[in-house]
Amino acid sequence: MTNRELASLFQDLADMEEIEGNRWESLAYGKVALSIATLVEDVGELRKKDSLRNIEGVGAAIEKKIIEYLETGHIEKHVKMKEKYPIDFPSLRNIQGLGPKRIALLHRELGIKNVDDLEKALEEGAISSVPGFGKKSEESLRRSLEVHRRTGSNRLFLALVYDDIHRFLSKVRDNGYFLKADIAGSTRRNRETIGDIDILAVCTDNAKCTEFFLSLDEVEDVVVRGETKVSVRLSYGINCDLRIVDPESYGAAMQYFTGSKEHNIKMRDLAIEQNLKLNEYGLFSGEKSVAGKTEEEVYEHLGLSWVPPELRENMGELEAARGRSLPTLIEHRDVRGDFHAHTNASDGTATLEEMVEKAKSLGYDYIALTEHSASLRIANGLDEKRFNERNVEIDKINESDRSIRILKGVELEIRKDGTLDLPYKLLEEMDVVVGALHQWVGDNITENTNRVVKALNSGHIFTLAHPTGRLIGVREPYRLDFEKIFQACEENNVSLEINGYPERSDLPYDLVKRAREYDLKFTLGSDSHRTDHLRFLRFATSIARRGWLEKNDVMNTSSCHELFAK
DNA sequence: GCCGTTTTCGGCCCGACTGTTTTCAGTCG
Repeated sequence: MTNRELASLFQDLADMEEIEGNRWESLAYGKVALSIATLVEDVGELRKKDSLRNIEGVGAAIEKKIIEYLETGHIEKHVKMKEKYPIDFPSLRNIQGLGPKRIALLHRELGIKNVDDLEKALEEGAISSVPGFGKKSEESLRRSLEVHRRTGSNRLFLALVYDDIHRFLSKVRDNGYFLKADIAGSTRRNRETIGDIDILAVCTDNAKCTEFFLSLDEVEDVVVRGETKVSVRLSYGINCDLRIVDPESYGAAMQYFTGSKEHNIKMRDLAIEQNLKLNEYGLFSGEKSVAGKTEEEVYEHLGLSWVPPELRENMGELEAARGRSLPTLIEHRDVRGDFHAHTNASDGTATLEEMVEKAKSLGYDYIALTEHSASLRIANGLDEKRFNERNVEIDKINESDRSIRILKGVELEIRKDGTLDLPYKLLEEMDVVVGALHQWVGDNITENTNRVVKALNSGHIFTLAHPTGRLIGVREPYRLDFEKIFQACEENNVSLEINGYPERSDLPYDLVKRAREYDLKFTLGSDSHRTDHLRFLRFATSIARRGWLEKNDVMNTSSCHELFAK
């Protein structure tokens, strides 16, 4: 439960070391921050097993700091440096165009410590007076800040707290106090980001249950404490509402607290049309409750099929529920492999063997290793020669180990002019060509769209990676005409990727649903850059579900033989 | 500060783009 705080401390250290000009220290701290943020196991547990050094990037000095943190709750070096730089780096760094150096400069010149200070300085037009900043910087910061305000906020990525939440729920459930406890809210709807956690519970003695709940380790602070509702701040940096309801109302309450708001408004309208009243206590005809114990009976009583939580966005699901035509959604257990992962050959951190072992342990039938292509230099992209060598290596392993199939893949740069970054001959030898836009994407929607369509028309792309290019809270989607792109995908038999990497979550679910109108398939990819990231595939499945996809819409549900029979 | 079948020192994540500059620092991917 301390992983998040610790990761953020190390990222802070990375930023401050960078300001101090200590590039390599900064790099080392930054690396560890990322390892710890995406770690599955609790750092405290690893310490007990004396295996902190197994965390990627942790050496003697950082191990000492982790132990210091676990024992005292702080790191002396961090405290010292923070005195010099009392700045909210995490949020300011989310503003595109601001890195540690410019943040430090703004702090020194204008005393800017956080996003609010920045906003004030922008309003006063003070930024352009700082040496090194001009009118253009001021304007672009203003735009970045707007994006941040609109999409950044205080939401957390579900993928990064998913395991924490379920551990916490088990603790709540498995103590004998609660008869029932379940997650509701946006977490249950599997949204990519969540604002808080809603837990619904039934118990025999409210006071005792509440007391127990408040005594849990994860509870840091009590915000509200009432008879049936308790609101707390959890150590994961998120609020949790516990609501205690009567068993007779459980289904109605689940329905009500799962949302979304839009879905519920529509539900209530449907109830009113039938002279009924729906609220969190049940479905009522006059004073008499006619349903409420289970969600199913609430929906059924209104003449509707039960709606899977992921679909509850008032995007046509209630009409489909009434017509008994809801899709049978894809399940995570239908997924047999991953179409997007990197090794340390390009910009991943794990070796080919490590990635494959992990994929095996997850029970996959196959994994595509899709290294970046040469022109993405930052990612150590592979050229033709390196790809050829790698392909030979993969063939060799596939030959000797039949328990999993490694697919020869590439995340291929779509160049500025829409041409592809590798020769067609090499691409023909690949199993999986993931076409991607990373660089030089401008504001011109026609140019951007033509560039992608040209690449799709090449006939050499298997799937289009993270099509919108958005980074949640950081970057808006690329300006693209998606109807044209979906059309081109359909014509060229190119599938669309649903990228499960938390910041990307791309295609977004609403576009998945739109793309579903075309005759095309989807691929799910974790975009793993380390073994721990492979778990993000589950969240790609969540987006697929939110986009109404069925098993047959998704290529990952096919066997390797069906896909690549030769 | 980490890491090592190039192992205890000397490499690590480089190159394009932007905006501010007059020769380059900072950011991003």
